[in-house]
Amino acid sequence: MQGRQVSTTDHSDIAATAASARGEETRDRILRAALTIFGKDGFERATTRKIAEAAEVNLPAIKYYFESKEGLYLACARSIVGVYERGVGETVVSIAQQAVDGLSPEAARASLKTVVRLLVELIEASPGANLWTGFVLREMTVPGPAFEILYNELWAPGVELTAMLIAQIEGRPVADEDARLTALLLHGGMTAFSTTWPVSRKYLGWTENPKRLTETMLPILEAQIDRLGR
Amino acid sequence: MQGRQVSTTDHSDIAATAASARGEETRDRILRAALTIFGKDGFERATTRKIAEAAEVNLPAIKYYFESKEGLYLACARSIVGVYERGVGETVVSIAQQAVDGLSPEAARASLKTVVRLLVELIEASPGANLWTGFVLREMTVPGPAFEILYNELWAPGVELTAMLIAQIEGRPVADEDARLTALLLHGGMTAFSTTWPVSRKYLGWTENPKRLTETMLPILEAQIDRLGR
DNA sequence: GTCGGACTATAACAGTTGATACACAACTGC
DNA sequence: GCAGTTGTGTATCAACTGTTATAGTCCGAC
Repeated sequence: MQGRQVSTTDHSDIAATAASARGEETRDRILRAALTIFGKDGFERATTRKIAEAAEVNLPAIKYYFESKEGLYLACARSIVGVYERGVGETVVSIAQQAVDGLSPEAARASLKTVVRLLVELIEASPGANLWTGFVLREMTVPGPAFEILYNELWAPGVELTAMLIAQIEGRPVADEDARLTALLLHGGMTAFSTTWPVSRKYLGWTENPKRLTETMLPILEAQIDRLGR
Repeated sequence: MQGRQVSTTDHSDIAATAASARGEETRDRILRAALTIFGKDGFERATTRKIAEAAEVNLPAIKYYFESKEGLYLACARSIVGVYERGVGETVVSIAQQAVDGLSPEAARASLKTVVRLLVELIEASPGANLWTGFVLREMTVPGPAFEILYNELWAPGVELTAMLIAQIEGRPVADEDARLTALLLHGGMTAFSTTWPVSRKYLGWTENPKRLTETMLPILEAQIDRLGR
């Protein structure tokens, strides 16, 4: 007894091989359901019963796999960070390296567009398109159990890279206060735009229009980036 | 019995004059406490007991004055809209009228700066500086009981006016899709920037710096506006 | 004074929440 | 087979939620 827990360094007993394949699948199902429901409702509003029902498991399975509701929430945050790192990590690190070495304004502009495009595509790839941003924005607004991990692994590095690129677009070598604030406004805009996307569609009168978030937001963001440093 | 309710047209019995002065004060205290706690925690997470404690009243007072938790929430939304209309309504209506008649790009730019400044100052004037935006942004993200009133009275008119002014800055007479999307991004940025302000301060390393939200955000927003139409 | 309505306090309700004790099933290695 | 681990299901707990019945206090009016 004791379940699989959060499995930080879970390679304790190597014997757990094929037998646990079904359990792994169940764990994944719970995690996916939790991401959806936490993303939509937030930590407090979401109930373990709703999650268990959506995952088609019974209530104690959550304790079994994640120890507690909070453990499940943290696992969701780690999952988001993981997808981010596997999806865009490599490119972002390489751009960050180039930025540290110094880029021309136009190269920095192109890099910033790349970063923004990767981020937007990542957001779009999440189930419901705006669940991850809701998750992250909520945690930045009212810091909860997952604040530290999301801030340190996602928010701060993302904003800092953006700030660095903005500074270089404007001809300054390193990120300063002004560039950081502009970056915060840009990221805030992206995040809020994503989370309020359903409302924005209504505002625009796109009741039937199946236009996706990416193809709507990306041109606007790129126009914004094009205006920088001019 | 039956309390004061939400008082839409509460002039039923004129006899309720000086006697109810104390009650009116209590009602206000509850409303202010609710704004603070709803703004910070959202509808679900906030509990009537927390609100009653913060307002230094007992639990049934909430039912007495606002009928229910939802009634109190709606009263909060109405209060926000009321402060907005009393504070900036007149100016905004006049600018909207000018915009409908048509403005030069530079006049539109100045008007947009005025609108943004009024909004930011209004946000700053709210207790805790970021409670109102939290309240509104949450409601736009996960529509709840107060969605309709906040969307119709605040969000949609605000974005539409901004879109109109952006269009005219860029030399087009009326708000089109592009202007609306840019306006949405701008408003999203403002709102998210405000709600995540405490985190942003941390990110900027301003642990002691007492710089206010207004004086930080306004120059960045104005720089953004200055870049439009160039 | 004392009556009546405006207001406040106590105590309790039914429902829901996160968590868990405990028994049961499934599967693997021997 | 069968022992032991891994995973699942049932039933229940204590805590907390929004709400409310009920009784009390205050205070001006007559």
